[in-house]
Amino acid sequence: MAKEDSLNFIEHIIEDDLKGSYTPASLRFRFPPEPNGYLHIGHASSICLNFGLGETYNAPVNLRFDDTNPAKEEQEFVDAIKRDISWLGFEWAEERYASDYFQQLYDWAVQLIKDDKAYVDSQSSILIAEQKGTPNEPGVESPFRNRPVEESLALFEQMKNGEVGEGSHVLRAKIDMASGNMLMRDPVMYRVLHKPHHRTGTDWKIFPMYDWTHGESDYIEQVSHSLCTLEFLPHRELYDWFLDQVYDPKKLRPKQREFARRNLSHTVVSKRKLLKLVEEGVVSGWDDPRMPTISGLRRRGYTPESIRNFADSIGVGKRENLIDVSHLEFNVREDLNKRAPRVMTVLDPLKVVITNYPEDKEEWLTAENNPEDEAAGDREVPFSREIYIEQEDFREEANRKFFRLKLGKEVRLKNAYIIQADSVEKDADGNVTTVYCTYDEESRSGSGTEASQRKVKGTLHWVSAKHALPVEVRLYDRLFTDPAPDAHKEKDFMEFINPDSLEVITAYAEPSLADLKVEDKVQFQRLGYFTVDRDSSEEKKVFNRTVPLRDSWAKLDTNS
RNA sequence: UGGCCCAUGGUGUAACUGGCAACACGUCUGGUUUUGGUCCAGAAGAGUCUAGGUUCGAGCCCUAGUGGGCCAACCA
Repeated sequence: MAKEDSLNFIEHIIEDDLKGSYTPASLRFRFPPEPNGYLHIGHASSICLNFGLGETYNAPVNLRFDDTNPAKEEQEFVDAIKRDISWLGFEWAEERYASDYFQQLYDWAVQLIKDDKAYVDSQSSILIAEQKGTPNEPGVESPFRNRPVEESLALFEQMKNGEVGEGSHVLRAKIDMASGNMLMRDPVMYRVLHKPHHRTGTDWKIFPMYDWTHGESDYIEQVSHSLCTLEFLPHRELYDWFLDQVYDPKKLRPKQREFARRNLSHTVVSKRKLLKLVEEGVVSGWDDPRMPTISGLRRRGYTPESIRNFADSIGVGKRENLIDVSHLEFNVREDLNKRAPRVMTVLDPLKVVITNYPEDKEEWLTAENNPEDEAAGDREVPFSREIYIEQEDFREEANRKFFRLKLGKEVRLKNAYIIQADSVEKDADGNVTTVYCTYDEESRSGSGTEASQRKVKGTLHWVSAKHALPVEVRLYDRLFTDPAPDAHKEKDFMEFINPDSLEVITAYAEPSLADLKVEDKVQFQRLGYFTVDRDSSEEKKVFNRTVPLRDSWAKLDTNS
C-alpha cells in the first residue's frame, strides 16, 4: 500500500488496479534506457519514479536495456548507465536486455505472418513513407500487402539469414492504413541491418523496432505497469495491438501509462544538443560539472540523496512543465547543510596585518566542524599576524547595513579574535592592498573572557597568510542564460550559452583541506558548498563549487 | 484538413466517491545565531483558462470555446 498522503496519478492508477484484479505480488516495474548515451537529470526522475514505486509497493524493478538499434548502442553506455543508477542508490531486481528476446520476438513474428497479421514489404523506405498518408489523409496500401503468406515467410527467412541487403525488405504488421493513428498504419516491425550488435554480434541481421519490442518485452518480464513519457501516448494503441497477438489470458497483461517529462530550467537534455556542447568544447566532456548528466551532477558535488529528494518533491503529472533549477539547488543545500564540514577558504584575498600581534607568534585555534552536527567534532586552524580576508569584506567606509570590516570599526574573525581596522595601504591606482588592524587579545573565541562574549555585528572568515594552502577553485554558474534555451523558434539554443558559466581562480585555504579526498564535500564558510574534483593532484587540490549559499546580503547590496 | 493529451499562486505538485483550495520552492517581515548560512515565528501571493450546463453545492461531472502539447523515422 502506498503512503496515504497525497498520491500522484500513477499511484492512483496502481491503487485502483489493486482494488481490481491486481495483487500486490503481481506488481513489477522496469526502467528501460537505450544504451546510446549518458543518463541525465530527466532520466533520474524516471529512475526515481520507477524504483520509488518499487520501494513503496515492495515490488521488483528490472533494468532493461532497450538495445534494438546496433547502429547507436555501445557497451560503454551500458556500463555508464549501470554505474549511475547504482550511484543513485537503487538496486534493480534483474538486468535484462531486449536483445535477450530476439529469438522469442522472431518466433512470434513468424506466427503473425502465418496468421496473416504481418507481411514483408519490398518497397523503399521513401515509398513506404509516402504511402503512409498524413494525419489528415488516409494512407494507401502497399502493393505487397496481400502477397502470399508463403512468400512473406520465405522472404523473412532470407532477411534473417542475411541473404538480402539493408533496406531491401521490411516486415510490417497488417493493421489499418486508414487509421486515425498514424502508428497503426501498418507499422514496420523489422528492418535488415548488417551491423554488429554490442551483445549479439553478427548473429542477427534483422532487428525489431521499438513498438514491436517494448510491449512484448514487458510481457515476457511480466511488468505490470510500463511507465513512459507522454510522447508515447499514441503508441499505446499499438502496444496493446501487439500484445493482443501473443497474450495468454492466464498471464499478467502489462499496461502502458504515460507521464509528463520533467524539464529543468536553464539547461538542455537532448542527446544531440548535449553532444554539440561536448564537441564544440563548450564543456569539457559528458561529466563536465555544468552538464545536466548524472555524472556531471555527481562531479559538481550533488549527492544521490539530493537528486532523489528533488525527484520526489517535484512529483509527477501530465502537463507540460519547466521546473526552476532553484528547486534542485534547494535540495543539495538542504542535504549538504547537514553533512558538509565547515572550513575557511578565501577566494579573493585581501591582506590584513594585525599590528599589535607579535611578529613571530602563531596559535592554533579550535574551530567547530559543523554547527548542525555535534558529532562532527572540532579541528584546529592556525592564526598569525598576517591573514587574508575577502576583498568584498572590507570597505573604507560604508553604511550601517554593511556588517563587515570598515575603517574604525570592529568585526569578529570566525573562531578567532575581534579586530578593528585602523588604516590602509593603496597601490598607484588607489586600490587597497593591505588593511592594518589591531586585535583585542582578550576576545579569543572560546576563551571564556568577557571580551570573547562581546557581540560584534559581523563575522568574517579568514586564512593565515603564512599557512595558506593555495587551491584551484572552479566557480560554476548555470550553462544557459535563458530558462528554456531550446524552446525558441527563431533562435538556436547555442545563442543562450552563458559566457560566465565557469570562472577558475586560485584561492587560499586553511591547511586542513590538504587532507580531503576526491568527492569529499565541504562548506566554505559564508561562500557555498564545494567538492574535491578528480583533477586534483598532490601539488594542488581542485574544488568545484556545487552551489553558493543563499545570500540575502547580495540582494540587499545590489538593490541599494 | 483529422485524432489524442493537457490547463490550479511566480515555479512544481495536492485536494479520497462533488463540501471552507493545501504543501514545497521562491518572495517579504521579525527573532535566534561567532556563517548576511541554518533554525524559529509570521506575511503576501491563485478563487482553479473562458462561457454555459447539471447540482442545495463544481477545481473536480457535461458541452462549447480559447490556449499549449503530441502524432506522417527501416530511432527510442
